[in-house]
Amino acid sequence: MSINKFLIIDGNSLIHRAFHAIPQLSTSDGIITNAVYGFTNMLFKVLQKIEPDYIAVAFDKGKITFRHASYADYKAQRKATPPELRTQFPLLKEVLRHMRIQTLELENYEADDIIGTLTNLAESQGIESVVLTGDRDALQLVSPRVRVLLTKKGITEMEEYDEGRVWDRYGVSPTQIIDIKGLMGDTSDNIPGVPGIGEKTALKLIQEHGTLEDVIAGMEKLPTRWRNKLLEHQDQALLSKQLATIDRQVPLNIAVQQFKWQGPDYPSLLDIFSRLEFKTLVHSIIDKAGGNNKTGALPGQAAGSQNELDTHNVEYQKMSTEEELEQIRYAAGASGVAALELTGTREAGINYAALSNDTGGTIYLLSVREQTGALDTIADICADPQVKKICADGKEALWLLHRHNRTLRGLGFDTRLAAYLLNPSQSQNTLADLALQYLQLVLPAEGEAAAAARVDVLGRLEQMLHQKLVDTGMDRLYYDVELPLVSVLADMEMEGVAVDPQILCSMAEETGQQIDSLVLEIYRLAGEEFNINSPKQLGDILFNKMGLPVVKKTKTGFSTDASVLEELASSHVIVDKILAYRQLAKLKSTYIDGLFGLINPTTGRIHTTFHQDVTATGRLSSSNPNLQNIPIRLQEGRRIRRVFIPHQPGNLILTADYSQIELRILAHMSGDLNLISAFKQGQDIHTRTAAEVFNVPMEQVTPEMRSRAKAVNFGIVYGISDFGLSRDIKVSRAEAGKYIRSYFERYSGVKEFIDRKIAEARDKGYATTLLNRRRYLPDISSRNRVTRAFGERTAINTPIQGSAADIIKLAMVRIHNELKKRQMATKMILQVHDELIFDVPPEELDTVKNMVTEYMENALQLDVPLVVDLKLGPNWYDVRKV
DNA sequence: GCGAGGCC
DNA sequence: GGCCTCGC
Repeated sequence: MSINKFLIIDGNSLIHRAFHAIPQLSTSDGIITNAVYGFTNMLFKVLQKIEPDYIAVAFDKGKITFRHASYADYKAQRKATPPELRTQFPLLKEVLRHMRIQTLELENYEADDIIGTLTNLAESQGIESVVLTGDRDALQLVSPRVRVLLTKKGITEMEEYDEGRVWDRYGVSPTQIIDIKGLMGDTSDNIPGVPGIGEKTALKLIQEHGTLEDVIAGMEKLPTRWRNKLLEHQDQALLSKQLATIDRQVPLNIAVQQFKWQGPDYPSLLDIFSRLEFKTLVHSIIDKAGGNNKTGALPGQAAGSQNELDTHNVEYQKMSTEEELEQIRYAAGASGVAALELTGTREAGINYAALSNDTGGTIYLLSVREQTGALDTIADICADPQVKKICADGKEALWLLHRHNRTLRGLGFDTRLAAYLLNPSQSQNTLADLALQYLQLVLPAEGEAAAAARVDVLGRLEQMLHQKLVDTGMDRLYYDVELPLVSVLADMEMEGVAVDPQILCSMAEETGQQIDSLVLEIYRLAGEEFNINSPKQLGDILFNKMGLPVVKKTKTGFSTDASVLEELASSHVIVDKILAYRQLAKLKSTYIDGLFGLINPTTGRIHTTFHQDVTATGRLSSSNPNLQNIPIRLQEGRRIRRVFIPHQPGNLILTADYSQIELRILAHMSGDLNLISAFKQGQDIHTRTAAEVFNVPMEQVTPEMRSRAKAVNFGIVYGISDFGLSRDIKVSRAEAGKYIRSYFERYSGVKEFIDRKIAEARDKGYATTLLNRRRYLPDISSRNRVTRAFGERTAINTPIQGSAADIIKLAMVRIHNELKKRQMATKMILQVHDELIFDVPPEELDTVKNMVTEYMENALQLDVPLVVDLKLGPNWYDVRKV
């Protein structure tokens, strides 16, 4: 017989997660239901995964708990629960009542403590507990009989912690988690800990000594810097530990048996789900329970099969014989379309492939690992441009196929990208998220059933999202730009960028030595050793110990950012050393060590990931590593560019960047005659602006004037404020205001453009770009002045920044096509917002220079010319204008 | 999660 | 204005 399982849920933690994970959802008469909906879906998901025998949901009760008795400031920084969430608590409790799930709350205690007590109770009776929460503190409860399920980003994913997982993640036992917290504190709960000791030190001390008490007892032997801090704050540390400790002896006077789960009360559950307009949940109950399931058992459970109440499960046909594989090929060819889902990893390759040629039609499933011929079948369909593929993530499919040396042609729809265009501010566009958002369906987590369900959802989403793209006027942008860009980016990622590891190593050594000597010098000047990387410790040294004047504060303490340090540079020699240290530390950790660690051992190159659905404006982003922020401004950092080299000896690095693309777009969109004439005449735009703003002939513009005008130009593009400009060019706000007024006098078309864009965004609720890309701006109608001002700046910046993104994306697609068509060896390897970077064999150089210039400059016809500057060299550092 | 700092 | 990474 299997061991009984007790599912214990942290109601507060989970409802908060759900509230933030699901942006907006309400009934037709305006009752907000997003958190309840998210919670219910999470609950169903876990019910399926765990199949518990007992269930309880614990809630906090009251604002004051026993912890406040010993520490009045406990959780003092917590924000009040927003009203839109507060109203959902009663609704949730009602849902739980109809689910016949017991809830628990107790005056003076937090949900955590109730949970801890329940796990104790369960343990004493040999019952296994599973705690579901979003709060890492619960990890202290983990034991052989207690597992913790932590919610991850979104609501569809969770991470399970048993003892081994806690050790792997933290290097300590579950009970030691509270000792760690005693030392380092927790800002979110306002638990102080020991000032100057962070997670690193705390982990080290606890790993070496065992408990906080042991650390304090053995204090004498510790290095001075820690001993002093501990000595001073030992009481606070012990108190912090006490605060962080979950009370597992709450006087509850209950028995586990009270929480025995009998399954939901379907009729009343049906009733509340329809009241809350959870349509698919209603349907799934009617479908699966048949409406006459009065026993309360979950559908199918009595027969011993899986509980299918929550998840979207579909029929599918597993194909294994040669005839069946042939049938799949035939069906794909005949229909010319395939919703396609590949599961697996980039490392191990494809595991399952599922596809369907007709929404709602047969779903075929292939096990690529088990079946000979399956991979060829699926890869041939993928390679056939005549079969339009519908994918959840086309670029990932390309990577999976790449692992088998195959490819995908004819990507006809990518749900991730469609959802991104429909709302680029939405952070999650996985198929699971979209299924929930657009179809109110929960997808199974893994396995064959998941692949099949995903294919079913793909087809339905394609129809729905396609229509929305047409309705919003973004179908051209989608089909002509974003979708073709998928394989362009995949090619760039796969091609990678070659680096010279030798140069990287020698830079590591050199920089390391410079850092070491700066560190010694800083310690000497400070009179003690401390962690310079910790703004908290640094602030303590500079402002408390050394008494430097406080310039600026952050939410958590003294500000020590570069602008502050530059202001303090004259006060003490240590400040310059710290600035130099910061610069080198950044260089080494991010750009030298960081890049080194990301060299692919197989290819010897660096393969970044380009994200096509991240930014709110339409730009791309890059990560692992971010190759869009390689230093250039300062000489010391710029040298890192020497490590980026061509793919073959003799090849060259060619960079092509748009000159002033954002200001040119501003000229075009605003129609400002002054600005247009400057670009038409090919003038230096900042000099011209200076001449206008300072009312002097262009020949009399000084470097100082030009640099201020340049800041004004930047400011305009960002949606200027006198405050922002005064900070950037270090003049008074009044002075900055004068520049802005004078600018608007000379460039009245720009002023009109700004006013027009703000009005338009307020009117429609969104801003648009030249290719009709859309970004919703709810902030622009806020009653809060600061929030609204932010919305207004966004309304100006988004059309400009986003149109620049439109243009370079168009150019990328065309250049890539042309390179392929002509079967050239030149590779486009990077994009840095207004710049494209190529690896070029010398014999193709002339062709490529012309082609790139041509396509970039003519990507879109504007009222001003688009101008591209080309640079060429043996690496990314030594490029010179051509 | 925050502060800091790199890019366009 | 828009990002990503590092270290705390």
